[in-house]
Amino acid sequence: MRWSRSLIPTLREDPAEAEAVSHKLMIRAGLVRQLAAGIYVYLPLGQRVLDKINAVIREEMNRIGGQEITMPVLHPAEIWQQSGRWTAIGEEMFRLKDRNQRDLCLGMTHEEVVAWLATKEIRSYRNLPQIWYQIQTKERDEARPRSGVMRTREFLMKDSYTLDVDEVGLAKAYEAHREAYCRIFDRCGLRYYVVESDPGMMGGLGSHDFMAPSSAGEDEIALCATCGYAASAELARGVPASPAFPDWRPEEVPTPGAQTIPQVSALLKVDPALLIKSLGYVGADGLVLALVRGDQTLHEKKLARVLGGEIRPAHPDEIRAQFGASVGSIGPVGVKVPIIADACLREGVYVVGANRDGFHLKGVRPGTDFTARFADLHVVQLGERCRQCGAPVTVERAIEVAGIFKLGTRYSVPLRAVFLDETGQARPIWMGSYGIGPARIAAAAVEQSHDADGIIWPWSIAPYQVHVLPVNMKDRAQTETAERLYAELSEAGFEVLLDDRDERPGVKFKDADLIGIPIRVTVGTALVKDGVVEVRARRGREDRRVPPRDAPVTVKEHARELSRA
RNA sequence: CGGGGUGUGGCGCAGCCUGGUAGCGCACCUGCCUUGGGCGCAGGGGGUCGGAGGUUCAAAUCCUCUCACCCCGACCA
Repeated sequence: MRWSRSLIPTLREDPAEAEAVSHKLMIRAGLVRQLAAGIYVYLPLGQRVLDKINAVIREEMNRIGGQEITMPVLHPAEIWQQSGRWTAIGEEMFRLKDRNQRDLCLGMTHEEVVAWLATKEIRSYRNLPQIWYQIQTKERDEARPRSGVMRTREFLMKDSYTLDVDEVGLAKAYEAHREAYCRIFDRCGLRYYVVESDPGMMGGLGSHDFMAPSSAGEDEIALCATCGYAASAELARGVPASPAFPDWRPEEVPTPGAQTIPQVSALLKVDPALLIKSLGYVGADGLVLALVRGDQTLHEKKLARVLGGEIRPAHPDEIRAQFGASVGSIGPVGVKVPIIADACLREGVYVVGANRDGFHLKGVRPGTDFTARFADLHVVQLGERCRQCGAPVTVERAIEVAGIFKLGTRYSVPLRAVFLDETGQARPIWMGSYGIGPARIAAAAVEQSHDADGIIWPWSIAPYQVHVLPVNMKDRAQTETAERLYAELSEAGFEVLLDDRDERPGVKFKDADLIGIPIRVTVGTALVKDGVVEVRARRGREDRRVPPRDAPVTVKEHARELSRA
């Protein structure tokens, strides 16, 4: 492609609205433009990156027997009503009515459509297993789109669905996807972890997320370098180190005005790890008291899982009515509500709220001075010990680039997607669903592979592979050589971008670094003076000076190295 | 949904506090010049200051409402 005829609108400055590196670079390099919050246009370069990623995905999906289909974006309400998600999902779903006032929605995902298709077309165990996939737009009315292309309201997803006769079949399909996904991310040049994740409302048989580490990520994951344990923060468990417990005897101490852990800690000159944070939550069965150590944070999802169902923080007036004290002064001693305590509180002696404003109780022993149900409630922090092997865990931010879920019969039962088994009996199909976000792969790749000057595309997903850059368009020798190289390299099968703009060299070099094509061939004064062109990798930037006729061979050598990496 | 912030030419910003009729850099157009890391000189085009209402002789500037976008949090099959 010739730059002069392309839409590659690079920007000299960072866009004001961008925060994340990938967001800034994807806009500056002319990959995308924002139409509205969380709604993006993919420009030619961005589209090529998506195409590359999708090609890798298709190959790996086809390799495990996936069959590509395309399902609609527009769905009738009925199938969502049958699965129960029409009401279970709130404002995140775009809903609309047609001219006859029929309810429709825009697909956030396609389990319902797959189950519907299965009811129509799957009759017998002989028709199973099946793997169906599509690369299709998803629409979700995200509460807060952010970080450029990372979290948008309209986005492309490769979603596949497996249909099996039983749980064993599902397990195989699930494993095949896990492996295919690893190959996809390996090929796309991403660093990633496969972590246990919370299946949420998706279905309860298990799920994993594929997380690409990046400071711009929205999620935290806990990792153990020693044994390989990896889990999303909402599931991850760690064992915090115990503080040295003093030889306290029970006493009530005045803590006037101290409402928070730092305040009480400072006032009493006591390590926060020796305080217990008492938090009132309201679940399905009413008010409960959740306890975590003062230096830790409650993970609401963990508490919700323990209690089963939705929870919310108690209002201050609910707290006062129940405990007779304000939020900052409540504690577990002598209260009538159920108490759930973080597992690390089983041992030790602590300071807790006295259920009396302005006072705390020192020397309180869980199990002796109050009884509680113990469970893992706290957010894993750096430095805790791995539950499996005892080594210290690290906590990293990461971008969720894919998720895989064992759905079981969650959708096939309500939508009556059944098959007849060998004995002629009707049984529900076992389903799995598996999603990948191509745009998130692109953003994660930029996050993980860039420098101060711009993007450094991995070979496999670069919008072009070779960038031919004639320095001076007024020099006939340079332009002719560049044209010839452009033709030869294209002929050799490379995807080549020729910067044939009549721009200053500085502009061209800056743009080349910005858009990050893996190999650059510079045709400049070195050609005139020494009869050579320079071939260099975007990463590394060492020039190999070769005569023009040898350039294709040198490019091939570079390409071999880059495609291996 | 709660909190914070920003809307001024295509992009990035100043001006607003203290009202007086809009400015800078980049980009763009023309000419000359220049050609290995975002040149130089000269000339030029382009803005109902997000929108509506109000105060005032006069509003980008003050007041009210509203919309959009960004950030933090909540939420996220």
